Amino acid sequence: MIQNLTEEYGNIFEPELINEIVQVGTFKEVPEGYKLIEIGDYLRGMPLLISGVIKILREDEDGDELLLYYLEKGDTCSMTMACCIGDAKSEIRAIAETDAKLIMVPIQKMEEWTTKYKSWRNFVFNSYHERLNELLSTLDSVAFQKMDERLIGYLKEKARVTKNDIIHSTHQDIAYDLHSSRVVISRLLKKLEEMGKIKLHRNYLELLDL
Amino acid sequence: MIQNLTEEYGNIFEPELINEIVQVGTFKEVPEGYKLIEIGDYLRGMPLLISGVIKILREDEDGDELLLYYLEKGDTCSMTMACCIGDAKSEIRAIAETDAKLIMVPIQKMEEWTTKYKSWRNFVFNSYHERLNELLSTLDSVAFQKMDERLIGYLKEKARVTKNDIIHSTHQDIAYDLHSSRVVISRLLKKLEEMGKIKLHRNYLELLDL
DNA sequence: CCTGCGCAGTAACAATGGTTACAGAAGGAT
DNA sequence: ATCCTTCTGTAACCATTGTTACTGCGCAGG
Repeated sequence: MIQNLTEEYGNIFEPELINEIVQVGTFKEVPEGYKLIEIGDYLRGMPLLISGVIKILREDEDGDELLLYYLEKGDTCSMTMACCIGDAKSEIRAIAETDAKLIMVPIQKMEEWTTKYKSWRNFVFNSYHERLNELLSTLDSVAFQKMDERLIGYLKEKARVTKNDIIHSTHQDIAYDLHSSRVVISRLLKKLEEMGKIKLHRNYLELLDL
Repeated sequence: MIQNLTEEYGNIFEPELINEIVQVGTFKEVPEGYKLIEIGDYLRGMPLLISGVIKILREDEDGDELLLYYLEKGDTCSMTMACCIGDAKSEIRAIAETDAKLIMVPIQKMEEWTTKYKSWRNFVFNSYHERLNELLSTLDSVAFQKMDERLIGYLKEKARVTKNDIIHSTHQDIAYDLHSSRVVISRLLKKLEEMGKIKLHRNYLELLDL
């Protein structure tokens, strides 16, 4: 844990802070597809991502869901706190998009560390900035774009975070993330294939020229 | 300015911080409909709202817009900072929904004060929490609700912040805020009137039983 | 008083996306 | 091989929302 932390965060956190994190943090290694944060764990921690990609989803009371954004290494998710403080009528889910390593930090340390460590303060502020901006992009795409544009954006972003132009998702998976339906996604993907932008296969697809 | 500040913020900020704010802040009194934040002003300040209501809108490159949320007294908008730091392909607009009083604080003080004053730190963190939650609600409504539900939510929220069941908006105004079209809004409002939930008039409408 | 403009009502139509239903292909398990 | 499940393709249809076009009303300014 210590070497992982130092590698990823050594240049931004003071050594004493690194030490404190090692004291109270829990190291977790999670496989792809792992549902990271249970409602129970929720209030207890703030994740510091060491490697891999975590996707953060919004879920409403009917089980409808929508991809908010991906967390990559070096990211944290201040939102996990923001949400549980607010009303709990709808929820956030976090799922490992790839195998991932992370450290959970108990939320009680937040206030202490923001007082004590400038680097932590900046880190948390930056995290908020980034999450806000990502939320705004997501909102833009839902509010202003049509499904075909959203789909293209989704495929590009997914290829970017996984560093792979082969996307291992079924049409149904994509439909869930975009809060659409399987038939609609199949229809649009077919069009993209006809335009030569992608190549479809069973259980995965290839980006060619997006 | 000092008495306004003390009334609204005296119980949460230390006296020394209040003093500092008085030194560097600019007091502004703006009328309803005033476009608060120009792109030029943008980077320079963070608003502390003393009284009144400010609405915050998202705008994309084509001029489409969408109401994000309202700021009320005691609120600030950490997002104004978050946005200008990010890519500027789309923008935030802020318009006075009612007459409002506020203090603009230069953004350069942010870092200094977050180090120096615990109350300021907490204030800014709380603001982030609130904005994140409001953004999530907005996203929920855009992603998961149909236009009729969104319209009802909009009318209720607007009545709440203005403390008035008479809403002085044209159908076109409402359409802009919800990123819809005038005809669609007229249609839905008519239905609400037929259901006895509202009463329509020229240039304004009355909430009866929403 | 008349005129013009902004606002609201309405109809007809288009486009987008969601739903249902069914068929067939791929691949794994036995 | 056979069976079964999952995934994909496709058609037909529906609901919601957006668009265009035209009407008439009310109010302000000349």
